[in-house]
Amino acid sequence: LKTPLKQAATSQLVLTERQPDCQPLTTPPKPKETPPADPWTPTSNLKMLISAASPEIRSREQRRQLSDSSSEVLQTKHCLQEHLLGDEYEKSQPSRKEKSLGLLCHKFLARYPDYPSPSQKSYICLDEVTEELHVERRRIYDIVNVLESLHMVSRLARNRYVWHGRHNLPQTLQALKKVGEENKYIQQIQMIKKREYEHEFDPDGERNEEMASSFGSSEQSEMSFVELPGVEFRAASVNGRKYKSLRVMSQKFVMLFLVSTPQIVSLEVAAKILIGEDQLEDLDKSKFKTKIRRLYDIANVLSSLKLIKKVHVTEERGRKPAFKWTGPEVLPNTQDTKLEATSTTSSPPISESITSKEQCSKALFPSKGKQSFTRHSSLIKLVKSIENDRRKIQSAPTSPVKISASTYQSLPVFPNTIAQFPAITKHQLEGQSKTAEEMQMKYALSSPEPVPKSEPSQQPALSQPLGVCPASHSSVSPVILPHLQSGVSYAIYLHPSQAHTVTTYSPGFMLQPLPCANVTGIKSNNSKVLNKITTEEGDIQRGLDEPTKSLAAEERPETKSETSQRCLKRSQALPETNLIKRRKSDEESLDTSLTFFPSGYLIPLTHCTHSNKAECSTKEKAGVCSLQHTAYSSPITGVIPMPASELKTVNIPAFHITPLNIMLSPNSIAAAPVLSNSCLNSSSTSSAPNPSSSALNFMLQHIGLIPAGVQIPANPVLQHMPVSSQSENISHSSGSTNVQEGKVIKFTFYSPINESNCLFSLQPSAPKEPQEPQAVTENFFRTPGGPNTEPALSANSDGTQRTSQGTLYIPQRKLEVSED
DNA sequence: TCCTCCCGCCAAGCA
DNA sequence: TGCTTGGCGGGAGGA
Repeated sequence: LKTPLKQAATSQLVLTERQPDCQPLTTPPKPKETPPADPWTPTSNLKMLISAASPEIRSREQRRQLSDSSSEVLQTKHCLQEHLLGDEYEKSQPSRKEKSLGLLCHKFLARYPDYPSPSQKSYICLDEVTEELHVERRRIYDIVNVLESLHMVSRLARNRYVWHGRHNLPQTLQALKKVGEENKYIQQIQMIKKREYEHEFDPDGERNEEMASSFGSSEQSEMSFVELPGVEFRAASVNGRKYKSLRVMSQKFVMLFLVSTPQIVSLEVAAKILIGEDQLEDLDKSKFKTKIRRLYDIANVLSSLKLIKKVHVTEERGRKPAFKWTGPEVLPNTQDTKLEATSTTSSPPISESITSKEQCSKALFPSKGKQSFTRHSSLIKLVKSIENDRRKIQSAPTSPVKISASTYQSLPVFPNTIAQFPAITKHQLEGQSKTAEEMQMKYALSSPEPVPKSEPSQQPALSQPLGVCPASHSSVSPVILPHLQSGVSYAIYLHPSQAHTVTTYSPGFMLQPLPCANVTGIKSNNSKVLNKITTEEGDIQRGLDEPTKSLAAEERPETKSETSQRCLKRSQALPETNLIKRRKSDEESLDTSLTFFPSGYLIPLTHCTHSNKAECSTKEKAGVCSLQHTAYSSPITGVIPMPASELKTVNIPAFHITPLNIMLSPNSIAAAPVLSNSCLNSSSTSSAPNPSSSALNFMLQHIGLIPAGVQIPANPVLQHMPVSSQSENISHSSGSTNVQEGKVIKFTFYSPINESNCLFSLQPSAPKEPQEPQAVTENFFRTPGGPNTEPALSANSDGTQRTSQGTLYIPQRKLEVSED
């Protein structure tokens, strides 16, 4: 055995095969498939060294090995090498590329039809595959794991899988997109890019330590696996490792594409998100590197599936490897697709008649393992608890009710930590992450906000109720999250290791992890936050029975206010040194606004739709913590003095808006390439009938509060109108162009948007510094007069402020995408 | 030099 | 206890 030598010619052939311009790749010719004669042995390295040291020895060794291997190859029906000598033999050796996972995946996929007949299942025997493809078993696992994440295969038994093909792919992608949207990956990407940008001003790394201490390691909390009904997940090890599984990584990676616009994701960003918190990048580079390695593995398989394609994104900070989604477009969540895939899959389809909780559970946890039973049991227990609490709250008056901390003490679901908030705060400030995270969870559970009025016949896209996942009381704490929009509900299971982390998410809820680090600016917030937690909880519960009217949203007035102030301060003209410092300071505060995302075991319960109460058992419904239509006079919204603005009319205060996330840096804008087509279209002309709506949607989509395909009219009645999310938003940018293959494309965002309803109109809520809104506008938005033109602020009729020009300009950004 | 990712060790856990 | 599964990171090929 010798070191595999370069095979330029064959490699090129293989490369050609791997880039077939979407032509189906055929199995490589047999000569190129010739495997190494021998498996690597423990002495192979020594042989390699000897071989490398002396060409003569190498040549002799080659011949000898060739002879030796020939017999084995013959035994294994691979005898080509037997007739090869010297260079020929060298050429026969597969190059590194020929052994790539992507090519191997091609071979693997070539064995099975894309759309197998549902009547006859295709089974995958790993032994056979490894033998026929002449690869290590380990490599097959890599492929199978990624395919499993897409539900193209499912594990049947030991050493045995079922091939589903692409039947499940549409449903899987839709589910992943939905989860990705709910996870606010767009925001995460924005945040990461913003930090990258700001890191240029703070290269000393000190900030990272602070962030790391603030967030701690929450990689585990990031892990979840999205299942489809009928496609069982039977990993060999159903605990522990599952949460770090390549499957989960693969799913999240795909999610990033599905929620991004354009659908290009750089490896770096993906790795950071997969790690959990990007602040760890510099502290643990090995972890980052490992993540990158895995992403390459995943990307290779996804590329073989023609779901993604490698490109390079060139930004100011350099050229980065990235991948572009080339798979099927995933339409906005619609209910009509939820069972489409399963109806054709070879796996047991979920009958729509299966709607009871028990049936859901059976379908989701068919295995006999302890885990399944435990989860099921705790699921019931949890929803019972929530149901009890919900019943209590529903019996209360419908007006906003301030729920005291003692209320929580009576909830078995919520340990008494609510009542211990002062202590928690103290611990939090002392860096006691566990307690802090517990409180984060509480806060996450208590952040609903109202939709004042909405069409009952409609199902607002924003009204996806929140599931509550306090996991500290049991090993696994499941909750069903109904999703009206798609009719797909999810059960989230918290892994025991995640119990201490903030894990809950709902589209309308911006979870606000309360930092445990000694961040100065946060201290003053905590008490207020705690107050708000206690007052908002009732809103969560009260909205249980009116989820379709709910607008999942959250407001954090204090944070918003302070953030706004910081934003304003930051935008003021300052000496550069001060600016940098301020950036650091701002970042701390911004970090505290970072959204955390769901963890655990996320399972869509497609057949348990929220709208069908008869089908969903009461207990299940109890697990739904939806939102309440809190009046504006609620103590929550009252925290921030808001003018009778248009924003208020459309319930903007319901959202926790962190405009800094979007506006602070040009990079963040580039990081949020979802330049809403509706926004840009309508805003590009002054005759747009409702620029406020456009701007509002633009911002809401940017911050992930609404999906890209949803629009909210800025009229008092909150509605949503799904629009195509597949519009090429880039093309709406001036001077932009769609990404083309094989070229370096530049597209520039210099997009005017009308500001009349823009989010920073909220800034006047900072009464102490009335002059600052001006600075904000100046800093983050450019008027047509030029980057330094100072727009004059004027009051709208509704009390909000806007620039005199009425038009905002996003700072110009460049993003180049090239494909290799 | 950096990117890419193959390779196989070895631990977890299943049968 | 052997085998399956898969996390993980060293390190080599390639650009």
